[in-house]
Amino acid sequence: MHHYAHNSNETLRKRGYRLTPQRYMILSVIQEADEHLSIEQILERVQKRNPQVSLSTIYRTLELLRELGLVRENHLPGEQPHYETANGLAHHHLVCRRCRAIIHLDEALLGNLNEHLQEQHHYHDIALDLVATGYCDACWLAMQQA
Amino acid sequence: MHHYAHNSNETLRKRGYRLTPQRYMILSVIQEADEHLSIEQILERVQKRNPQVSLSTIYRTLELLRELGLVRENHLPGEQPHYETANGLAHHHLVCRRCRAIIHLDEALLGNLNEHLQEQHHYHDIALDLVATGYCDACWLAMQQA
DNA sequence: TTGATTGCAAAGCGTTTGCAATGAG
DNA sequence: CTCATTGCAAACGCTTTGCAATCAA
Repeated sequence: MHHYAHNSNETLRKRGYRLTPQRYMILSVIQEADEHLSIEQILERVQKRNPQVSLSTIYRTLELLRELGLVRENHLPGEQPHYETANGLAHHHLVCRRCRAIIHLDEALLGNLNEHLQEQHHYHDIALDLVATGYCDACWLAMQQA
Repeated sequence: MHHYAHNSNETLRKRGYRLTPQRYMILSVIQEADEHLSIEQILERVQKRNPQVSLSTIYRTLELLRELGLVRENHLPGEQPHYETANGLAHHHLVCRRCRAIIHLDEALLGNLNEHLQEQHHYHDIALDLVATGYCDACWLAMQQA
């Protein structure tokens, strides 16, 4: 935990950004969570430590951390965007088109596609986010009957 | 082209929905496009045929077609959602976290992951949407220097 | 005929922005 | 000390919704 925070702080400063208490709190909240968080959840948890922190700061900071590659943004259909630390294990999603039920898939699912893409397209520090959509069994049955 | 439209129309009716001129036009516009379209683009093209069609009808119809599996919804970070026919070849995306440059990836990239997921999780009619994020070469270099 | 669907206009709501005050470096 | 960053409140823009009129079946 703490050395993640440390690295992140260094990244911020190296790129010429200031390490404000707000940025530190927002990063900590995301790093200490064991799941991806919505903006509303991040605001709540940050405001537990300092109720002054404003929603616009959350937005501005998340945008910065995303661009710096310190947090990942997740945007599942029918859901608000969620944020998680870039250090943790990402996972993919299988979503029902009808009832929106979500199954979490293992990150290992995509193997070394990562390196493959890096070599082939000369992009760096690649993260993968797979969204599979289909019908869950219950919805599939319901649709067959109708 | 036309038999796609035909199938889609049947799907609508089979499920107990009405085939209105608006729905037919919206489906046609998406099926005749050779790329995924934003809502604004769909509205423009539909209104070329009938300027009366309203934006809310576009929204309501897209939601219906999405749930029926007739169109696919794409939501890349920093972009508005886009829609494409479910029959065409989907493609995946590699996006730069900094400048948002987009590289289109071949659908074949994920091989038979489709069937794999269907068997393992009992979901049906699965479509895959991969979003890879990283830094393009130019941005990567720019960041190293700063 | 008749209930699903549409167009319109208004409301909703997540996100962005201008600006003066603040504070990290 | 200085300029990046913040908090606030207002603006924004995409999306949803209520309702009367319309029209596909």
